[in-house]
Amino acid sequence: MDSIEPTVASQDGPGESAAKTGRSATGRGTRVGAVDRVFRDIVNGLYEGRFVPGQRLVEADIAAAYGVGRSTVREAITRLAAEFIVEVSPYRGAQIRRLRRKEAEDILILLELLIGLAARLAADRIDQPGMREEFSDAIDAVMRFEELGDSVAFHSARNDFFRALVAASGNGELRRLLRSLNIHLLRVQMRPFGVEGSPERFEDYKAIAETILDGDGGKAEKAGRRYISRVASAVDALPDKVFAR
Amino acid sequence: MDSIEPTVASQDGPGESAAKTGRSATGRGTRVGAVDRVFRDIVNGLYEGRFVPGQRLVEADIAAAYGVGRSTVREAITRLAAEFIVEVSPYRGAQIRRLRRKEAEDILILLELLIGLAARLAADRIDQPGMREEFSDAIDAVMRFEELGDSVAFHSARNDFFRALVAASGNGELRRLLRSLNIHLLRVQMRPFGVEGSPERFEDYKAIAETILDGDGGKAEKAGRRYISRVASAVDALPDKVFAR
DNA sequence: CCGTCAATATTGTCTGACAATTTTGATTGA
DNA sequence: TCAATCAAAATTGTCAGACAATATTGACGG
Repeated sequence: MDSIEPTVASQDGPGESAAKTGRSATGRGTRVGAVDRVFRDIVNGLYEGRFVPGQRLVEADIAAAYGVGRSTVREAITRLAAEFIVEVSPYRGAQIRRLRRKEAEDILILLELLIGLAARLAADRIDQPGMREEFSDAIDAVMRFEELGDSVAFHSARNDFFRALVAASGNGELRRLLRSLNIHLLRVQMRPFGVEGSPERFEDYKAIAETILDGDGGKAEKAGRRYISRVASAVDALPDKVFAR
Repeated sequence: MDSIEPTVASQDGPGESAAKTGRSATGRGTRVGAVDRVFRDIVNGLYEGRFVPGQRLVEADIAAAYGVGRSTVREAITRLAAEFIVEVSPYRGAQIRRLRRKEAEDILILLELLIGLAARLAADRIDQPGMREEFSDAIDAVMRFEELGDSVAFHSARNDFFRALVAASGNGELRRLLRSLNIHLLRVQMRPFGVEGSPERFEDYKAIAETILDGDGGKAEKAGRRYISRVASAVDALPDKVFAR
């Protein structure tokens, strides 16, 4: 019975949360190792609010919460640190990274470039077999939320859309690179301010998708860049309290 | 069969460099732990040829070679994997990544974009105090090798040059991103073919430095991109045997 | 209220152990 | 000889316990 009761988010955590990781006892199925389980649950927990930026990760607590050994936790934290999701200082442990305004700006500068590239490459390859269809589905799923507004399902659909975009670009390293750019953290920090759910964003998504489906690389790049650039403006307008330091 | 000759360098590396961590006496400087030591030595070993792409990393061997515990080795390998320097498959261990041609091409596409950005940002900020001087020094150090040709010192100087370039860009995330782009691996795989030591490269370095020192962001970006694009051409011309799969 | 110092908490690392899984090598049958 | 089979060996994944090094906390005296 490793029914976990993540007491982990005790400090400055979001009070309640404590969603059950629910990996049922006798856990069949999970082909992944214990390290993966812990790693993924913390990343997911970030999205779900069970872990919040600034929160400390105490090895012993996590080990107890997940019913694993400390060395397993340590490996998971090492991976989190390598992806810059947490910061580790010697003998002082790990805590979930909280971006400074400058860091957020820097990330968005890079993101603009990379999303622009992804859109251009995707447009150039849209006639690859199956590509157009898959991409259409992804954008349709997003647009379905235009009326419904913000929700978990919307975020999921939008994530799928960008995943499809990057996949369509055909550049595997780009995928990796975007992952290490910690858009998670940015999103989590902005989320309470609803930067990404507004109607103008839907225009942006639509523009990106249309230019790509048209196979117009130049316009697609512009559309992608404009989207990120608008997000960046919105982030600039956020109050200081959103950021660290 | 699949493990390459250099059998973990049973003696060489640790024998002198790692065991010497005990510069404790007065040497306050290196405050790194055992994990860092192993991690860095393997990365350095890559540059120095003590570890080669495709080589397997057996935990017990490395632990013995460096005189550390297996858990320490494990953490080091986890970090190497998180930075995509090694590939890990379950129960089959880690081996140093060997790029396929497609991966190398993908990396260079991204690198062109990012170095272009770095050059542009650096040009825009060159009048920041101390910046111009530091940058001049770095490029001077590189150009000093124009006559001397390839050498370890040259590679070191060129690394410093790019480090200075990225630092001058003022975008901290860019630094991180470039690190996770595994230029190491690319270099190591190309090195035997002398792609980076040729005279035309020096023209490129000079062009980048001059445009940046002129503060001309647009031209600097172009110069940076052209440099990478030329390297990409050279890589394209390499024979298949250089790459994996 | 402030600084000092010991008690406590936490991390960094090592060792040893064992199960899970892959790899290797020997044996056997065709 | 060669191929299939299966046990032995090697290697990884994970845990538990131990201890030193360091950071944090709290009690104490001023």
